[in-house]
Amino acid sequence: MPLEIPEVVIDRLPVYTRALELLDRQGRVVVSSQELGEQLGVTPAQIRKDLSYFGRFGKQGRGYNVKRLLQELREILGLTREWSMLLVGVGKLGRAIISYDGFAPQGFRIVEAFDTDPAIVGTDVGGLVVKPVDTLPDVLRQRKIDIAIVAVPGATAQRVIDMLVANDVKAILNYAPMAPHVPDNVWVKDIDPVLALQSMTFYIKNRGTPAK
Amino acid sequence: MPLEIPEVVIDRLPVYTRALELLDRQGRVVVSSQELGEQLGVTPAQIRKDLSYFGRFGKQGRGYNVKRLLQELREILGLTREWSMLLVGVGKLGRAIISYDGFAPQGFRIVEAFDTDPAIVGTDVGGLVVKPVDTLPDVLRQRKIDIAIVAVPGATAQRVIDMLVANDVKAILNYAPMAPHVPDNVWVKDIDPVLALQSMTFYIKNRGTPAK
DNA sequence: GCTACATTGTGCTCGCGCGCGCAATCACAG
DNA sequence: CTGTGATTGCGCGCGCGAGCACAATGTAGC
Repeated sequence: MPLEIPEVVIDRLPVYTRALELLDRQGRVVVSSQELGEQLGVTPAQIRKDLSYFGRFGKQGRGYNVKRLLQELREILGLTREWSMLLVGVGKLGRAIISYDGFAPQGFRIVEAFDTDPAIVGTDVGGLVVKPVDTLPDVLRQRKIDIAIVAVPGATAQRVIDMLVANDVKAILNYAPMAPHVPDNVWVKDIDPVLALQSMTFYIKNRGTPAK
Repeated sequence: MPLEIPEVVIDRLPVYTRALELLDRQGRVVVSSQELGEQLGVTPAQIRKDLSYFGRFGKQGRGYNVKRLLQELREILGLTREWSMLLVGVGKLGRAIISYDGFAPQGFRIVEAFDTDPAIVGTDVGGLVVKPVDTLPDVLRQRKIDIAIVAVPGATAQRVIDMLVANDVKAILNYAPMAPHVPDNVWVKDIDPVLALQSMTFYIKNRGTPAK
């Protein structure tokens, strides 16, 4: 890996990966940056530049071998292994996350679930027995967890996040509607449909052309 | 509204709004860009710059009146009215979206739900009678819908989106794992936890400090 | 009313990421 | 084996957004 790679570049690699998976399933053998760009709404130059951070995967005059590039990107992103996750918050949102069938095919597995509500703790949700949040440190010490998913109300989310950080969790997928505070060596990605809606309303209200 | 406002700025306004709501609930009357920035992990200069696109809401030496700024931002974003949405795709994900209790408090209401599955069409889900997708054009003609939510499998999502666009939907919240193609005058926001996870794994794998 | 202090609003600079443009390189035809 | 056409990899310039720094301005204390 050369020097510093911009975060925006990393964020685009999974998008490329997904498009390549589709092409591969369709039986396509090679694809040009041109065509890939059209499918994704990205300029071909951008794709080539992004890929050039990691190596030279294409062939002049031909394009990229789909299977080859897909495999390379999988290795770069670390998608060749399984990732184990735990979930905190087994309310309606948490249950939806557990039963979401988009994670498993990509190697993301939820292996533990936690909640504070005594009525929920001990019950079976999607094959997982919900444990009390107090036992979170113990579990984190016992088994290897790569990523934590936070699906608790906004008011209690920071407390949960502090607890996760204190127990050496380094990656958090946050569904709580708040702005998490974490140290520099912890990665957080927020999933927040309400924020997305609230910025769209601005554009609907002031009917203009979006800045695409 | 002055000239062109960067999209990133618009995307930050809802974040400010949320923080102000919290402060208001806590009874705070004024807040400085300094303090607001600390709570959100943003520089004070950024906040002041962002707000300056829309007017002068602060007072030197004091800061911003919480209620006043909150109201201003609500008007700018269009959050003073109700927004009606329809949902396409009433599978597990769609049901979770219908029962998600984060939309209503912010004025976003799902008023119609559609699916293709004959086993689902006609049933009641969270107070909504699921209608067949074929009737989507009719419904869009009859009642005013501001935003469409897409929660169908990736393979069929583009067809649904084309249908929405053909019937004058101008804003789409897309949960399908794909890259939508829409004309320039339609706004799309993607909600995609898998993409978020797949970029996090890169950083976990190459343990370094995130580019914060 | 005057002074000391705090905080805004903004002109300006810096850095970064995007995309252009082209040379390098490969496939393939004849 | 040479010529043609296509596409990559990348150096470079441009534009835009982020943050600095300071003048402008309001507050509060005496």
